Amino acid sequence: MDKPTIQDVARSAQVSLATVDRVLNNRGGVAAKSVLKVEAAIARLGYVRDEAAAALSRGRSYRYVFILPSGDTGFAASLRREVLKEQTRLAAERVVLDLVTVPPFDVAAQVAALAGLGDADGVAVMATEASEIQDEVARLRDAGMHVVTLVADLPRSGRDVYVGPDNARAGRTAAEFMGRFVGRSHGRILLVAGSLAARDHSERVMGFRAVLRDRFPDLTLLPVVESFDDSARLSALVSHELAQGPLAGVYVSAAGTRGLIDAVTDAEVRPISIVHELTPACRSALRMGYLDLVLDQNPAAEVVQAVRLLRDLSARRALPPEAGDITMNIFVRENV
Amino acid sequence: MDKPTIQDVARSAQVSLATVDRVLNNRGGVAAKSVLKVEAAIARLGYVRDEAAAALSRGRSYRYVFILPSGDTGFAASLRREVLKEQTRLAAERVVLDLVTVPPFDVAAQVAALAGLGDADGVAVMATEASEIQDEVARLRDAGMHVVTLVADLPRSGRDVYVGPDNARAGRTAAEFMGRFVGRSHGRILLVAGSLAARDHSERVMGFRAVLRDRFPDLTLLPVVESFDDSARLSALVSHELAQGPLAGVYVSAAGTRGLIDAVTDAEVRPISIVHELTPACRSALRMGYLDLVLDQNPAAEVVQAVRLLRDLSARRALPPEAGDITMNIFVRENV
DNA sequence: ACAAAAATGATGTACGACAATCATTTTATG
DNA sequence: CATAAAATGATTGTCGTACATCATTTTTGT
Repeated sequence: MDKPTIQDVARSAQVSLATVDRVLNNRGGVAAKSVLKVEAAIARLGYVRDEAAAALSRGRSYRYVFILPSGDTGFAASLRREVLKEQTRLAAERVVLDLVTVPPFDVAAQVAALAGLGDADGVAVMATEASEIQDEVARLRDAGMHVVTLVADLPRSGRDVYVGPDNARAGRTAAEFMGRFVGRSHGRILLVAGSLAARDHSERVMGFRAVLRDRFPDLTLLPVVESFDDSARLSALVSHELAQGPLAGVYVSAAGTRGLIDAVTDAEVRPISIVHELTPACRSALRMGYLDLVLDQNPAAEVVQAVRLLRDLSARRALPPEAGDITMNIFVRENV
Repeated sequence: MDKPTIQDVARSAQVSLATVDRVLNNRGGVAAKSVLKVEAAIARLGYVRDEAAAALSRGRSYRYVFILPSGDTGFAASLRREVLKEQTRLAAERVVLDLVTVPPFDVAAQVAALAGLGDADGVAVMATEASEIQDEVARLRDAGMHVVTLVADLPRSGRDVYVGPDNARAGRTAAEFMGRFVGRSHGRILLVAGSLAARDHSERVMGFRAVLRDRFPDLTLLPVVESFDDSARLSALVSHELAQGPLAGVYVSAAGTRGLIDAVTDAEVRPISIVHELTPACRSALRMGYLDLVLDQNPAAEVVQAVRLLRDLSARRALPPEAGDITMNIFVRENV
């Protein structure tokens, strides 16, 4: 009972091998009734294309470009590391990953990177939500390029799919833990966003605020401030607020363990501290009790999933439902 | 700059194609210096075997057997569902998954299933930790079978690798959340295990107890009781304890949403409730506020990883470090 | 009914590794 | 040095699909 091949399909459908091939790779020029015959035979025999043989025969290799922000620290760095890891893993499978780094928030550079893709088969891009970038992505898509948005979505760009966490949900989750960890019914909560212009951050802020309002109305959310991913600035912001009075909690919707710890260590009552992205510094801070909870979006999973979806797109396969949704990992002291 | 093939390696190493093949598939009968020449050439050219071509040429398909407990509810069921999903996904890649179900806790049946594997290339087994089973696994390994333990380990069996969560860590995590959610410093905590004879459950119990003792010493852990995965029994246990006085928290180290909810709904003060495995019932219980936290070990990831490792084993590839470690997902009301 | 267009069949090559055979050369052994 | 043993080379067919070409048949439009 061997696996059926296209030969078997052709015989069973009573058409030639060439016709089966035309149907399978929809090259067109096949009568409707022949298509039906072939499809019936495929269903009847349970034929599935042998991917190994197909890949070999195509001979071609696929090149996917990852456009990621530069910066040798934190989340972007670990994303890049994961891309490099996948790169070696995929060498045996005819997939080449190219990594292009651009300065963060530099719209012109991001557009340039998108414009210079060359003959790539697809691109995964972590970009800021600027209209120039959305336009460039839309242009690429029109030209037949497959585009995956990574970490932060570009909803109006017509990208094929978004791979990343549900940021509103992340913010809501942070708020729930904040409310429960604080315990006492009253207190001031400080929310520091990376930049409110970035969609992912603003979504987190909105989610956090909504849950705090609905479920923990006695906690006072202070006006949201922005750190711009600057550790010193973050530290200053927190210190400044601590000087006004005790804080029940601090939620940093971006990376920024270091600055937070600096500001918090000499508070007489340490606020409940929740941050994003599990860096090594985060790990030890959790263990030592300087941090209470870390939401981590699992860069490895994001890269793997992005590549997987790009390959699905290249093969004109239907994308699985909820394809790009990345579940956030939650870390506390006992499970780092 | 095409990818190098064995032809290129042979030329570069100044040996014949046949010799390269002998080295690559270590068939033996090659002089040491030739091996070195070939290995040098491989390193020099950066040759990596084309998996597609190799798979096609070998022509052989791999058959892996999953031995899982029966029962049409809860965790085992979703594990089985994931196996079926993978089965269809892998049809195109020359991998066949066979699913064998055995009554839970039935040692004889599990041994029989292990003994009846036939010509399988590997097996993933979720088994109870009985010495007969460990012996049978050891015997299989001696006979050259690849064995992955799933969800619960069989440490003395010599299995190739364990795929599943760190259960002690899960218990510790549960305790941390319990302590923080309870908030008040005093209170009684009930721990219901599925069965203390099962290693995964007893590890969770130990982890939970340790963290409660060390970090939340004012919470009183009642004597551990066992539910044997029986919803009615669980409900009775909890009700009985509630009759003695209010409970600050209940941790069910097994599945068992339903029984817990039944017992808890009419308590005047609802205890903090933490359970395992995100079933649909769990989902809605979380949303409605009947449950506070769910630890989920992500059956999909477990199945995918088990298959991946079995394939690595078949291909004599080195297993990646921390290969079998599955991170537990943590769900609360706002992120289900 | 006839030409033009569309559909189909027949056939061959390529992809890269695997696997097996047989011939030949090199090395080890007494 | 002769001979056996070990190592190597040369060659060929195979896996299942993709893709291209050319001949032939069927359908369509007028």
